[in-house]
Amino acid sequence: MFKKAKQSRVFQDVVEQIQDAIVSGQLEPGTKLPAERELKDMFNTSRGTLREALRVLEQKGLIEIKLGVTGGAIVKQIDAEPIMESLALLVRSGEISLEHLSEFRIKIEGSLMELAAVRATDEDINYLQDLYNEALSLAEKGDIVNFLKTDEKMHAYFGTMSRNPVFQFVQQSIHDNIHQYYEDYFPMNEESVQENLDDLDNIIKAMKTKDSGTAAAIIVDHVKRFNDKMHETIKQKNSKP
Amino acid sequence: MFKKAKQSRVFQDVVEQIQDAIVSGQLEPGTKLPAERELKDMFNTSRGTLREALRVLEQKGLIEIKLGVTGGAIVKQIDAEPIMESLALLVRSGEISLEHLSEFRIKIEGSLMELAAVRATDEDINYLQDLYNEALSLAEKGDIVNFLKTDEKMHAYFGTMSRNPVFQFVQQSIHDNIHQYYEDYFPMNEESVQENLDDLDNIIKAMKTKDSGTAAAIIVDHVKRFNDKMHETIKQKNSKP
DNA sequence: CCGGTTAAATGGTTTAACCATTAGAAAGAC
DNA sequence: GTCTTTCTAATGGTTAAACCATTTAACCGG
Repeated sequence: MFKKAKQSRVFQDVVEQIQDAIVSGQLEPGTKLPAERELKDMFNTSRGTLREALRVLEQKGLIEIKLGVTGGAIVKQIDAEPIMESLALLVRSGEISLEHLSEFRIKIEGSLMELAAVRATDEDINYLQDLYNEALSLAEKGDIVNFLKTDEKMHAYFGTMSRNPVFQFVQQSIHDNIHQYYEDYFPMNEESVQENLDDLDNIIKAMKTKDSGTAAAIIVDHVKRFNDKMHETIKQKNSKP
Repeated sequence: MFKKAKQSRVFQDVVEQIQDAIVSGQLEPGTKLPAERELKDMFNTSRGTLREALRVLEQKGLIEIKLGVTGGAIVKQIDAEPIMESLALLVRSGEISLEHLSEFRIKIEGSLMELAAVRATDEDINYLQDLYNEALSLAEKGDIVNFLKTDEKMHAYFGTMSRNPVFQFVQQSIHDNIHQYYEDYFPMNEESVQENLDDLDNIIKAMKTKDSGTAAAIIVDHVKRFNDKMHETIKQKNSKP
């Protein structure tokens, strides 16, 4: 029935005031807040307390602090970074395993692809085609590092194509947390690269006809296949240490 | 090629040391850290700097701070709270709309239900059945408030049944952020309650036969239907203010 | 045994000073 | 004039010492 009465902490009040100004749009991204010594007077508090408030706002991803004479607290565009960090903590603490992430990723990429295929514009298709051609030529040159970067760009663009920032942020957060494992446990060989290219090509083809079912099926199969290979590699490495 | 060299800030070093101790399990949930005046000596820093570190750890959801003589920083079990809060900021800032949340929720609940149906144990089914009976009797008594609480319990338990904490955390985060809208824009009437009960009953029946497709289809339809009604109500209220 | 009082430990806040970093102004070299 | 170097001032980062507010537990009186 009742919420517990929040203990009044001055820095919390400062956090809320600045946070409200940011999320309400009164302070736009890029705006520089006054210097600490001015802010402390505006809020009628001490510099230490004010700095505690700034630490909280910084951690929330609402401001960024720069050093030097032109430095200070600058309002940031809110992004998925804090979510990625929280997820990373859950992974590092062992509450979330690689299997959990993989399973979730399969579902989320499938759902995302359905939306992306339905909402694909001609410009989207053209952009994907350009990226695909770039990836193809990089693969032929054997430049795996840049091939993977282009591959990632395409995956990220699928998120954009969903036209739903929730999917974008969640996909990005999951991807960032699963990526290190791919690097450690997924040695890209010629066969994998070719499979990868084929999948991407087929997805673009499916998108051209707005065949969301096929596009989703391909990406689900794609992610599953890579997950299986990765988990296989991990098992082998663990059994022979 | 290079990451930007992190500027050395003493409080960041303190944050990392304590954070590492927590996620590595050296400090278990419930453990009380030493008092600030002791910690500052252990880290050979000042109390102000140490407190900035504690603010960051608190914001990350890693510790909780209590007042008074037996107070201090207590290690918390990591949960979805920071993710919910970050998501709430994205919603409040307008980067994420109610439509975005609704669309995502439909997909995530569908995926989650597929897993839950496949992994349902007899104990799970019995527990759900108990909750359903409770909801039924509450609905008959006209106790809508407690009916809704029981309904929420069932939804939350679907998350548990997925046996995947990522689904649990994400579902919880989305739900927490969408819930306020339901309260504002979804006046529960007798018909809605009956529909709700029927859906839950059918989901349990589908789970008994591990019919994950049907269970998922019901929940998707269920969420869609409620979303549509809510958006309808919002439109009406907006057109007649 | 109960109730109020008190003492002590803890987090919360304030003040004032100094350090480190940075950009721009000023001075100097050519 | 132009480039380089040096200096200056503003900013965030840190330290120190003191005091305030909250909470618990011990103590004491009835």
